[in-house]
Amino acid sequence: MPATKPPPRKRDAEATRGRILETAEKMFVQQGFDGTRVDAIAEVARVNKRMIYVYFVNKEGLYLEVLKKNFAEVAKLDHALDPALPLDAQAAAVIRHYFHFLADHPAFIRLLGWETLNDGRLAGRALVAVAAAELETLHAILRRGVEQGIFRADLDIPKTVMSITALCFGFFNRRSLWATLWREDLTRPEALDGVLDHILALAFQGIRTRPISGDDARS
Amino acid sequence: MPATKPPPRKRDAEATRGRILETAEKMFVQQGFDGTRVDAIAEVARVNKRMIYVYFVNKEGLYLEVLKKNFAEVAKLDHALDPALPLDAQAAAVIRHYFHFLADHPAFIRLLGWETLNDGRLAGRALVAVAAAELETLHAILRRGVEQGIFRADLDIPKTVMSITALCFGFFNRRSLWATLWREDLTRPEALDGVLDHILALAFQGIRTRPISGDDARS
Amino acid sequence: MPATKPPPRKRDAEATRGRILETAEKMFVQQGFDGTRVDAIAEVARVNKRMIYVYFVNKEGLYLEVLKKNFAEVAKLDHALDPALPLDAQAAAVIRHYFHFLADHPAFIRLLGWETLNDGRLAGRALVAVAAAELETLHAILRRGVEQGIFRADLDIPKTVMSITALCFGFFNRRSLWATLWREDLTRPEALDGVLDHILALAFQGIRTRPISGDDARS
Amino acid sequence: MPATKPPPRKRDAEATRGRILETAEKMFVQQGFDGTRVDAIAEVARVNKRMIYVYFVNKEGLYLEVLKKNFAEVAKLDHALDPALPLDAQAAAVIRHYFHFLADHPAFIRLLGWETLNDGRLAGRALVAVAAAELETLHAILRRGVEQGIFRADLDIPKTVMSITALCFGFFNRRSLWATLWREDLTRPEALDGVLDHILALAFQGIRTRPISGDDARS
DNA sequence: CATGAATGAGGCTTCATTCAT
DNA sequence: GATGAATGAAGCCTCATTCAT
Repeated sequence: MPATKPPPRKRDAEATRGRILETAEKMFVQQGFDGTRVDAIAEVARVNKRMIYVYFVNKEGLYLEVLKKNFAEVAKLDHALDPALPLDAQAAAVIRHYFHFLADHPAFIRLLGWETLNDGRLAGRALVAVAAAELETLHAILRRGVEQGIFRADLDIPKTVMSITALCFGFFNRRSLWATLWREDLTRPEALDGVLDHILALAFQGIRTRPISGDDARS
Repeated sequence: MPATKPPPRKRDAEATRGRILETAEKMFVQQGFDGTRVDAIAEVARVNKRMIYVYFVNKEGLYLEVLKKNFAEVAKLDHALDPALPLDAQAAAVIRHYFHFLADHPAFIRLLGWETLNDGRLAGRALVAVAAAELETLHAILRRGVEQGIFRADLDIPKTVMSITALCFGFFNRRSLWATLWREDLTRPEALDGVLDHILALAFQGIRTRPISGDDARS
Repeated sequence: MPATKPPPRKRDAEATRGRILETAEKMFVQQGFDGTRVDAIAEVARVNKRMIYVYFVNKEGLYLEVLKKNFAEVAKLDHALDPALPLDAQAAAVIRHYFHFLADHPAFIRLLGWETLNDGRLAGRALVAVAAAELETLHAILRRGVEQGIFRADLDIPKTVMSITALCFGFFNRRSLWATLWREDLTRPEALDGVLDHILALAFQGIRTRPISGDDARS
Repeated sequence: MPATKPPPRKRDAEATRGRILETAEKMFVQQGFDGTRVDAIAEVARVNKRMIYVYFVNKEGLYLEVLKKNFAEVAKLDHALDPALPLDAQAAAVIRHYFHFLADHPAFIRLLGWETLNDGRLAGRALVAVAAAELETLHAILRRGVEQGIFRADLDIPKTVMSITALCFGFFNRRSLWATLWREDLTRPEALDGVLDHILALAFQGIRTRPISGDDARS
């Protein structure tokens, strides 16, 4: 019986590629494109440096792959809505869903941050696309809500969508800073729920006491 | 009256230092610490590279100086309030003031962005200090407003302050992106006013139609 | 038997490392640490600069490696003695051996020189260790020789050991200078023998006419 | 009476020059030519850097000046001898004088050390001249001593002179090292005397017991 | 598929020196 | 005579990338 070489484990290629991508993600997310060393990725991934070039052409290619993978997640962000619900409840559901998505995708948040500061140097048009896609659903809901008189008639819908994302990002972007400031562990689910509730309340009612209303502070 | 040229500014230590700092600010703001080349700063500032080290010790020293200068601006952000006004008007004034401050200090916004992503690698504690200082005044106003029944009794004040900053940063951080998306020139004063109004309306009343409404959308 | 070329030494890590080390030794020995340029080493060794850092971390690491290699030679300086010989003959043998060691290790001599002038800036404690080790054997021989009445009773043994090294170093340190002064080629073996004989005679009998003398140690 | 400017203190020039020279000496002595920074000299001397170039042309010029000053001291090393004394006593006196000279001129010793290692890169021929001059007197004494039968007939006089210098330098070159090794403070005058006595004894009698001996040269 | 060795361009920093006042 | 500002060359080191096995 001839010495049979062990089955070439065709998984290896995939595995190596995967380890590179995973490691690269961690590092790009943490330190950005300019702050990340190709050598460091190879070392941490316990992979020969050459492999990076084999699988991803170059540093930029690898980064783009990381970006693509993460940006693709947003596309999957599909809000399963119950059309039977009133529109404000639907809007709330979308926001909740979005908030949880961000909570579950810290890498995405940071990559978006780097790309934003770099003016989409590498992501290019994808940046805009992501922004456009993020809360598309909310758009429609808000529009219909205004029509139905549930939401303010003077609502600027695009700006409102922007502000919803702002409220969420504002928390996640500086989460550890708020944690320091408030001396609170902001990774706990209850803490997250607290923030989400706060955002929803703010978005829906604003800060002012509800029942009585005269003129508002804008002027 | 003869045209006197300004005194040749002796042998121009100040001017050189200034040119370096100014150029460095532009570049650090634009490309971050890791993305900026010392040589490039020297070249753009039309200054001998050596001078950077004479005046700022090293790249980090220069960056820190830029940071210090910009962070110091926030400290000056003193909200001159009219205590005679109702508290909601005072709150609105603070927010307006803050918004205009950010509009006038795009460098600060971006530096804060870089530092946030870098976990305060270079700014260190200053990051937290800035965050703590930013809207200190608003804190007090909100507290008293709640006591007076002007603001919601269930308001989480720190979170609310966070959200106010979030709304402002959310716009400025991605201003050019929104401009693209909305096909609007967001550098025009009127555009800025529009955004500010939107933010105030959202912060004060939320999105929902005001008069009628029992339960809110949280559930 | 066919002429087999030596295996192409794979992709020559060893060879490159060796060339660097060899070249570095030559240059450090010749010009000292401060006087040697890393770029010059790379160029002379016909090696990419980067390789120096791969193999030796940095300039200091490379220097230290050179030092280690040379200082290690002294440790190997093991005086194979014939205990049957009278102690003065043994002492002479040790000195001769030491002298030849120095003659064979000019790099060691110069490195020791640089380090001495630099107060062991880089060698650190190794300097002392080397000095302590150099003529340890002689120590014991001298002590026993004094006990046996072969050597002067008032001999200060540590100082004597120092002086033996001094006599040798005094020659080698300035060999080329003496050569100039005496118009003599001091690299010739016979010249070296002459110096060694002179040192032994001086060390054993001093310069003065010996009123009565037995045999001396030169043989 | 017109305002008379204060007398131009024509000493200042001299003083500045002197401070530079003094500081430069300290630093060149300590760290060698390559290890010394012009800026450091200027700073330590509290002198404007420019002055160095005014007074000494350049770094090398300054170093050469330091060298000249120190080498000139050796020339002054004039051994006042009492021709009435026996030649061995005269020789001992010269050695003693030389030893003390070295003890009093540590800068000279180190400069000689640097220059030796640098193969007289900067001192050039002066190195040889110094060596030739150092113990010229001893030369003559030894020669006559041999003629008179006081010193060994087979004495190689140049080598002997070399060895005398070697014995002295061997101590001073590594003085602090011996101090460490022997756990002794070798700056104390008595310690120096001890070393000198040792050297004289070694030089005159060698290490071996003197079968029969007259008086020795120490006194 | 995988490896370790090698590369050249360019990064930050510092040197000795000169210029303008 | 003295100063502080400025310079260009060069120093040490690191980057992303490719070559040879």
